Amino acid sequence: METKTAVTLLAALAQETRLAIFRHLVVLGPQGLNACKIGEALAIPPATLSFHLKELAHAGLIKARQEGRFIFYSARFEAMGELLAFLAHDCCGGRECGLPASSECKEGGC
Amino acid sequence: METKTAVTLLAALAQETRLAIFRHLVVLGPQGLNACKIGEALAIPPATLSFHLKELAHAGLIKARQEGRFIFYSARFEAMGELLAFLAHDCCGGRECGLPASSECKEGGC
DNA sequence: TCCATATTTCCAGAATAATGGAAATATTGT
DNA sequence: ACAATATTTCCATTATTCTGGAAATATGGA
Repeated sequence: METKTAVTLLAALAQETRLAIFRHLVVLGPQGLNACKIGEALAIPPATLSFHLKELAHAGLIKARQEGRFIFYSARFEAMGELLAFLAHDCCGGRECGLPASSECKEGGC
Repeated sequence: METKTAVTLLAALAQETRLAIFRHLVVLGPQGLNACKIGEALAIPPATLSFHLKELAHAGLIKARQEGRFIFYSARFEAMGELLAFLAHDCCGGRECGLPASSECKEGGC
């Protein structure tokens, strides 16, 4: 993963409203939830919600799928996983460090 | 971990210069590196470096230790680990999702 | 003490991000 | 086509963050 990509993902999550949205979607799994309901659940006004959903989607952390008149948003676990792997990469210079092993770490012998 | 804490950690990492500093320190392990050398290695002017080091330290991602006239900074792997666990927590609502298992996940049966 | 170097603080300008009301644009059911 | 509801865009205001020069402050060595 490029450093710039990582910064984009981290910046997308480094905001209280967006982190709340993302975590709400993470728990719901692949089915997700439509924008309106997300706004209701977290008490976010439409314009603000739209802004943050776009940010998350642009970062690739969530994806949208049209379903009738609704747009369902769901978490993209791939992006999440790649970010975790990136953050744990080369942790402690290869020594034991107590971090949850990332996929890269496992193979490298972290 | 509190959501606010997570936002603080994520915000600290969601900046190109700081992410570079942190990753530089992560590879070096517990010994770390003094501020001056960090600035040289990454070509960051003193004032800017100081600003970012303070941000990272305030978030708890790095720690400082005085050694003679130098101040050595090193990564705090505990904080990193907690953040990873927080992000992976409740991933996919407990279903298999391909995320590197966090410590919480392992016990809960993710 | 005086010097050299490390590090931080001060400060102000520049850049970027967040907010939400109002209006515009979908989309489906009737 | 019309009504009802979902969602986005427009836009201006406000808030926050980033940057780095210059000066101040620390620390140890000569």
